[in-house]
Amino acid sequence: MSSEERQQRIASYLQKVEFASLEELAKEVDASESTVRRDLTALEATGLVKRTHGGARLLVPATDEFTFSARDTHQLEEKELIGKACAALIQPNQTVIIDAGTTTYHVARHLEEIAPHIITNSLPIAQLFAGANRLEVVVTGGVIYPKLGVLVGPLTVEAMKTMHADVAIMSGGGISLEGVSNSHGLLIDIQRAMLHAAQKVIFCFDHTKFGRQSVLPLCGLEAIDTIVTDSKAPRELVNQLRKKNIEVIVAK
Amino acid sequence: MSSEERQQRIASYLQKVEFASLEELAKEVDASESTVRRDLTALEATGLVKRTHGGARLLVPATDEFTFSARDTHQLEEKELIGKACAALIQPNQTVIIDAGTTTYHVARHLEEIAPHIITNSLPIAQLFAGANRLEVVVTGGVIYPKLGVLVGPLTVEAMKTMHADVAIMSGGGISLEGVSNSHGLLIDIQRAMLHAAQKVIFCFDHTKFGRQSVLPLCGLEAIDTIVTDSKAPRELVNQLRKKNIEVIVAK
DNA sequence: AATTATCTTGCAAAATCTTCCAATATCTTT
DNA sequence: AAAGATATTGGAAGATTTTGCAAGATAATT
Repeated sequence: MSSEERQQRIASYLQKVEFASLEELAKEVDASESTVRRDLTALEATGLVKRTHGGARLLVPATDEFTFSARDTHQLEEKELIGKACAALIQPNQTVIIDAGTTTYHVARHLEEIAPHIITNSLPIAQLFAGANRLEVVVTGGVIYPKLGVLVGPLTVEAMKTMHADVAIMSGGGISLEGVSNSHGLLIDIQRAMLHAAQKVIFCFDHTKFGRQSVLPLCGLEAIDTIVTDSKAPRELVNQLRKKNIEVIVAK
Repeated sequence: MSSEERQQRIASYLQKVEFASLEELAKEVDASESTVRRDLTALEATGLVKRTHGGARLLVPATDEFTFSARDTHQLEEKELIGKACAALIQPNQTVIIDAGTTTYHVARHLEEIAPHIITNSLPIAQLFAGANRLEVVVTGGVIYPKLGVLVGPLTVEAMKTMHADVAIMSGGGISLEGVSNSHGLLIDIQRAMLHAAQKVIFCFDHTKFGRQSVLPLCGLEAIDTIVTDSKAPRELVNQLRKKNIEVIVAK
């Protein structure tokens, strides 16, 4: 068995199990632990897999579509840091629009303490605040987009168009010098309405989103005021964005 | 088992139980309490979990259960039966408005199989369908009424006024010969809009609601087409309602 | 205030990782 | 096809990380 084939098998095995110990993988591909270690370092370079003590775990799901779940552990620490840093930008009596997405979800978690007014079309985020007492949380109407738990459709767009907010906290599928792109067509109209409704626009991107271009263009760089990201974001692109007059905050 | 895997297991165990003692967790993942402590500090950094004296509790609530539905176990079996009986009245391609409430929540659970179009202002019910694929679920906009997870306010009323549906599945605080009453002022306007929007009106009352009058009047008996209740409902009142041309279904 | 339970810290044992090396397999050149 | 060059593999020694335990510190309980 060639090394490529073996790595392929390791990768697809990990797709199934999320985690695997060295021993387990060595047995699975019938090679020594040393070899599997080398394979894992190679796979890690591709970004698919993360080595851990005692084994390896799957890092990125195959598609760039995000599946929402509070359990989602991909780049969890980074997202948490981004969430904290982004929430720090918000003032107590501001009105904030929060886009749907795992990263923005983490921002929302930290907003509970700051207690601004909140507008969202994300059911998980709405749910997050349902227990809290003091907040005023506005949920736009709409049709549930299954799995993601996002409200979409004309109702959502119309509702969002009537809103005004101080800040919009947004997410996207990719950021490059071309601008921001996203993968879900249904979300684009809503996100545009969000951008329009808010005075200040903050985008949250973990480092995997940098230099990536998703299917559909959402907006140009000129629409962005601030980007919050983590420390692994490519330095060069960050500098270029800063030159374009975008405030880039690196959470750490 | 690698530390990452163990942490994942701790996290998902906590997803189930909300809170767990050190001892319990150590047993669950078969590691020493020291190790679990270290894992918990790591997990705490991600924000998913909060360490406490003696254990840890979940910070991010499980997405599928709301406080109200998880806690309210009163007349659980009756509500379940009512839910089943009421769902049986619905046809696959009908459009159904579902009111917020514990009893209607149980109806919603059985509607998943029937798959009608659904309109609701209840976040728990919306959440219930967020995972399902085939359904079209419309959520009205509005402000979250804390604890209950209901959307209220002018946005909700307006949204509901523009809707049309075959059936409305309603709940209420009490039913008597005077009509239906409810305790939450904010809900009344919305419920009236629901009644107005639907061709057929079904109310779900467990037996404790019979002969009871809540603070605010919602509607008279003439607005009701069908009532679904459980077998402990007072026979006399049921008969009187039937005489008023209301179909009363007793679930068993 | 005393008592019990739980937590933090430091440490030694165990597991795992890195680095290096020899053996084997694969590729290149003649 | 043979010989040499290169790459890959499995294993071993030492470095690193993780683990479980115990002692002192801290918090909860009576």
